[in-house]
Amino acid sequence: MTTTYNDSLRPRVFGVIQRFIEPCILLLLSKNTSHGYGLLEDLEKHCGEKVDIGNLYRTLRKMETNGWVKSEWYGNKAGRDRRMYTITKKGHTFLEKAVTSLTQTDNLIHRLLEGYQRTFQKGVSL
Amino acid sequence: MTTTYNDSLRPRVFGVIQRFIEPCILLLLSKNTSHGYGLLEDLEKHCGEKVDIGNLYRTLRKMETNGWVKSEWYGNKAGRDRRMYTITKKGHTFLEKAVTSLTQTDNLIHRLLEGYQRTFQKGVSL
DNA sequence: TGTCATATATGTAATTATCATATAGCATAA
DNA sequence: TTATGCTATATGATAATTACATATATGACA
Repeated sequence: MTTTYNDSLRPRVFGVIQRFIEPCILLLLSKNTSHGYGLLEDLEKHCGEKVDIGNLYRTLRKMETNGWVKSEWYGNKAGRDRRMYTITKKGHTFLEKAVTSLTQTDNLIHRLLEGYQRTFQKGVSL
Repeated sequence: MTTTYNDSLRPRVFGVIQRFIEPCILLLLSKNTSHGYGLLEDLEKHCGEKVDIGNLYRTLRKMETNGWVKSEWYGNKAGRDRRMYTITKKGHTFLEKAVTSLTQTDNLIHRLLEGYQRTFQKGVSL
């Protein structure tokens, strides 16, 4: 027996945290050096959203090959060793560009939300 | 000979229009009935971004199977016939939910941009 | 008849996101 | 001493989205 999946009922998130994870990480790292698991906790605290831990680690390694961050192992007596990440000059440059792109996205969402308010909250005047 | 692709140089758009296309379409359709190509032009005019025409048509058909819009062919003396789309009750309900999700995304981006401003524009006070 | 603008649509590759699993160190409880 | 739980890093596989390319059709106009 096959069940037909109803796409219209699927919950839709229009701005998943994963999409913004790179600038989020770089912003956190420009304040403090940190490691994967620590960033996970900070991201969830600041963003109020669950972050996929697998992708977070993969993203960090990719960001390192991109030269945006560099990492170094740090001993941890209380548990497994930590790979600590530091933002680089290149990372700062990228963050700057990301902020420009995010500002545009912000404008787009604003226009959409304002259009919605105009149409449905205040009637269709103007 | 193989060339290594430098991922760090790839332009990154953090909020592609495609991601927000469904609510954008529904908002436009809640003002006027329209067709694919017309929506394409309106979307580009309002969003200042190129929209992938192939995906737009596919999205519209999917939105129809989801019951958010319905379509009807309209004769067009000046060219090919047009498939005109109208928003449905279900589409309005979805748009409402989308706006909630988009408001959350908006907040997330704001927190990020504000954090950036605080860290880099006004120094690290507070 | 050739090109351009409008108009709808499908094929497929590349990228991104989700879900699952593996491994390891230490603490603490059973 | 084994099991469970939390921290910590990492990979495998699949699902979903996005980007790029191509096909087709109608009418206008040169």
